[in-house]
Amino acid sequence: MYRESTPGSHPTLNERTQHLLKALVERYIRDGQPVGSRTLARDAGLDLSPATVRNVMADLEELGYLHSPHTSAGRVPTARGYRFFIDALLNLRPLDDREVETLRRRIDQPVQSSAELARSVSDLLSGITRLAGVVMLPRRNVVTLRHVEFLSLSENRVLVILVLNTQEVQNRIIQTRRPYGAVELQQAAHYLNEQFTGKDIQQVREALLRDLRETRDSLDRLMQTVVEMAEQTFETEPVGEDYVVAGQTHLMQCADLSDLDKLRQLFEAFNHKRDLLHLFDQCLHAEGVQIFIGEESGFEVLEVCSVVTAPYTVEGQVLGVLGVIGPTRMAYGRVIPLVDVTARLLAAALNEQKD
Amino acid sequence: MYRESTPGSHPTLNERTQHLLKALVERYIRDGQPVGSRTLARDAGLDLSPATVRNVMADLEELGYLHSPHTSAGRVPTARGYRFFIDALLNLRPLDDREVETLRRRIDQPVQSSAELARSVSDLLSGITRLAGVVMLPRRNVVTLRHVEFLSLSENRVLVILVLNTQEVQNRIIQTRRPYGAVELQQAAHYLNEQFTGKDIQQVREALLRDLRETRDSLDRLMQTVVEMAEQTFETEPVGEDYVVAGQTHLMQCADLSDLDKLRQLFEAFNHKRDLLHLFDQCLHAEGVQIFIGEESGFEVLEVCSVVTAPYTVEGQVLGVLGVIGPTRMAYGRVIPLVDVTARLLAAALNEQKD
DNA sequence: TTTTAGCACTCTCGGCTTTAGAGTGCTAAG
DNA sequence: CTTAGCACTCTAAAGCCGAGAGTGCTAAAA
Repeated sequence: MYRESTPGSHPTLNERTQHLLKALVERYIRDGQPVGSRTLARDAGLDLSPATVRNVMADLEELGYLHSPHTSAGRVPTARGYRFFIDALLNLRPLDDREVETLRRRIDQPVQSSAELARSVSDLLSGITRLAGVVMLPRRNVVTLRHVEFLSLSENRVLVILVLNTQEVQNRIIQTRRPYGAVELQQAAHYLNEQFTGKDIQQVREALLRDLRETRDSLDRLMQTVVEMAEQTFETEPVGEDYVVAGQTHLMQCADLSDLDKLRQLFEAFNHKRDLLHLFDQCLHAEGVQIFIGEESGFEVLEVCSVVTAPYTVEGQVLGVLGVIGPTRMAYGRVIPLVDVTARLLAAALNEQKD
Repeated sequence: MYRESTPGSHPTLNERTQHLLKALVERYIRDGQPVGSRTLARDAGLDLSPATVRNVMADLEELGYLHSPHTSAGRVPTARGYRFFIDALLNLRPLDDREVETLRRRIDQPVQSSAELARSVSDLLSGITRLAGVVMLPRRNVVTLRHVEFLSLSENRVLVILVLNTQEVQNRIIQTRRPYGAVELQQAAHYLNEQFTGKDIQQVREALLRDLRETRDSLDRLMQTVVEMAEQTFETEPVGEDYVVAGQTHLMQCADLSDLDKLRQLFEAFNHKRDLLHLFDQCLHAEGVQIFIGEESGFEVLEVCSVVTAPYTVEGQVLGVLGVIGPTRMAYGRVIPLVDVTARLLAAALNEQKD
């Protein structure tokens, strides 16, 4: 579930080497200092001398799992080192029932919109991890029309209110060719509601436009209104892709990200969204938790960051992705189960909301 | 219009002293280095020797307009110095027609909601000034009910859609005591629309609750529905106070704000909103552009920042405030007219939207 | 063959000193 | 009142030094 298949297989490391690597990564995650042989020898509890440990570390460096900032500074895991650690060595600390319950309560609180829910959940993620929390807004490939309403604003402008799925409300203003009266609009809305409530919005669109547009001239006034409204109402994909980020400021506290310029670029990436959306799209179709370590994400700005994500699904349909973004040196053992459980709880909450 | 009455009057400075102060502030704003007597003497074009300038500078320091970072480092304006500069010395560079036209085009673009408009305008402000742009969302003390719609979601949950003023759409979910059928809800909405469209929402609330609640038992089924819906629908002030910030990342580029920790606190203040809202509230009732320099704002986090704001009004009613936040050392002569004009243009855009 | 002790070596970091340069304040002369 | 001159102050950058941490290598021990 938590595992991700490793890209590029790893040579087999013997038991002891793995144990030392594990101890080193854990130690480094704990206090952020390069780990030296003496420290590691003590830490690992294997009753080895520093000299022996040094030999092992040299091997691990050779293999690309570790890196020395400089000659006399102990070692630090590379992205590859973290990857092996996560795939093969990591002890996950699953949340206990009490924690899950706390989470559930926070997520189950009544909200007005999925956007509000997303914000609240990303706040939650960032608050607990002290990293940046991200929640991609639910998007469904099947969007069901629940209700539509037209309201004349002025001469040629009509306010359209769409209720989609179960409680997603959208409104847009459309320009019409001619002014419409309140009664006309009501009738048109009524017609659409009668005919299409509960139908997939794509189908509605096709049905209306394909069948009716060509015969427009022969239609009665009501149907002409319906068609003009519908044309614009269902014109564009009504649910845009988007996400919310919370707790960016936490990233300013991590010593690992102290480079102001890098940090600025990272924040700008959060705002531009394009790149990150691309990344999250990749996670949509993954099963369970997905982790990108540093360079693995393929984005320059995320060089020193890791991204931990999980998709959330309702009835087998993937609605979106959530996760956290933080420095590569993060407490994976804690973060991974949290992201995993949060995704499940969010799914559950959305499921409940459904009915 | 641009002026703000000075808190704490200033002793009169003679012409030459003022001229030197002006030159110094302008120079400092230009290149951010403390200005020395030699530089200033050359800069001011007064044909004075550095020694003379030094004497003047010593006086200005005495009076609290300037400050020396240390013995041999030239001088820097204090908040008080900036204040006098802005109130009495500043040359405003009004936008030329071409610039205004560009702005107008950006602001007049069609939008779906006032929130979108606010975002777009704060983007605009931050983009031009390369500072953080802020737009407080329109809020009216008179909120007119335009249309209301009820939609049954499930057993005891009803989706309420409110169209307020001209095109502000709000939706909320309310819990009801008993399940309601679609027809009942339609009738209730119909009744409310018939009776109260165009009325102030406060009045609607009072009218419904005061007059009807007590006589509830004697009401027919329709009116009972109406009352239960209305009770919750109009329960809370439906328009919350809020603002949007854009271009925070620009602040990470100003050399003046290079302290990571200060910057973090500033960003957190943006998120918490409480404090800044308080500040903006003060600007709501001011006429024209208002400027807070450093400590003047009364917020620790804004110590090294200035805030330039202007309220925007439609038909004499103040709807909100917009402005920019940046380091104390900003190009006031450019920023102030921009904020001023932007506020007017936004007001104009909202005015147009009205009909 | 593997592990370990010993040792010389390397590199960083903090503190210290030095130096150049910028800018000041004061004084006395114009 | 203005200005030239000068001694003085302070910073910032550069260089130097020593302590400390950690390494790699070698040779001995297990």
